[in-house]
Amino acid sequence: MIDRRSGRPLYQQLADELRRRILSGELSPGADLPSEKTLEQTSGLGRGAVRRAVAILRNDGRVVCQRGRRSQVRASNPVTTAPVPAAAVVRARMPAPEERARFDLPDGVPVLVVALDHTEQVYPADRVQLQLSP
Amino acid sequence: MIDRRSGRPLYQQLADELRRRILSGELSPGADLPSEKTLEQTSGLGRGAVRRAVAILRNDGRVVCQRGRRSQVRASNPVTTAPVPAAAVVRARMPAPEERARFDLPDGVPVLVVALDHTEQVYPADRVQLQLSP
DNA sequence: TATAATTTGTGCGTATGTATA
DNA sequence: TTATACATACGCACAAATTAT
Repeated sequence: MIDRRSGRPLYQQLADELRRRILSGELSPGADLPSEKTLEQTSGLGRGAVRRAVAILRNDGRVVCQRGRRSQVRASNPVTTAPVPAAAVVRARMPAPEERARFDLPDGVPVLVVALDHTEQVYPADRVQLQLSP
Repeated sequence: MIDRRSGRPLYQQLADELRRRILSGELSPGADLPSEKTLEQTSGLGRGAVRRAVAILRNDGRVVCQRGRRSQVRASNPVTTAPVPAAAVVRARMPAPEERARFDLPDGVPVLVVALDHTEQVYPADRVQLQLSP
């Protein structure tokens, strides 16, 4: 529950609680989160704090939101494995807006960047993993 | 500038503009962003919209914020190259709260996960890149 | 098919707290 | 100490998309 005297921000406390319920499996991938109104009533917080809590989980890649429907626990996609040349270097970062659009990435999903000879290959990290092959 | 008839959310328009100024070099790494009050005045938006715009850039890993100080364009860290054994599989995701604390990661910075034989090694993506071990 | 109810999104305002300069 | 600046928390109204009636 929410402790208004703990010093920890209230929206953080709610985010912590929702994260715990997701990790414990009580809220499984694909499941609906409680509605904002329900969260307001059960937590005693205002709508702003509730929305901020959900935004944290969205930016962590744990929740996806759409207008008009309940927010959901993000379900993992089928993962393909891309080979990486031995001399290549691998980095990760958040996508630029164009990359988000190109890969149709939800919030909170990074990209993998494979650099080799001044060329860069970008992969969406929610669908691709890399295999380093000698 | 902000176009209130474009249909695009106002905070998104401001985020776009700030991103453009960062990418163009007008706001270079380490530089201060304009204060929230200044952004309110120059954009004509309310404080909520201004803070949302900055939050987008923070979650994209482009800006770091601290209470009492101006927000700044994130400066890149020195990058070390970690060796990765052959046959290892590499993924990327946003860090869990414990990982954020352990690596002192700001918002918007993912982690690299190297998996090999049921063991996982986690690296902060703002300081580490991966290369196949020779 | 049309209407209403639900749900999330956008935008504004106010007040107060806390860290920095 | 004072002023500046970002953070937290609440409230309201309306818009837009989905779902239920």
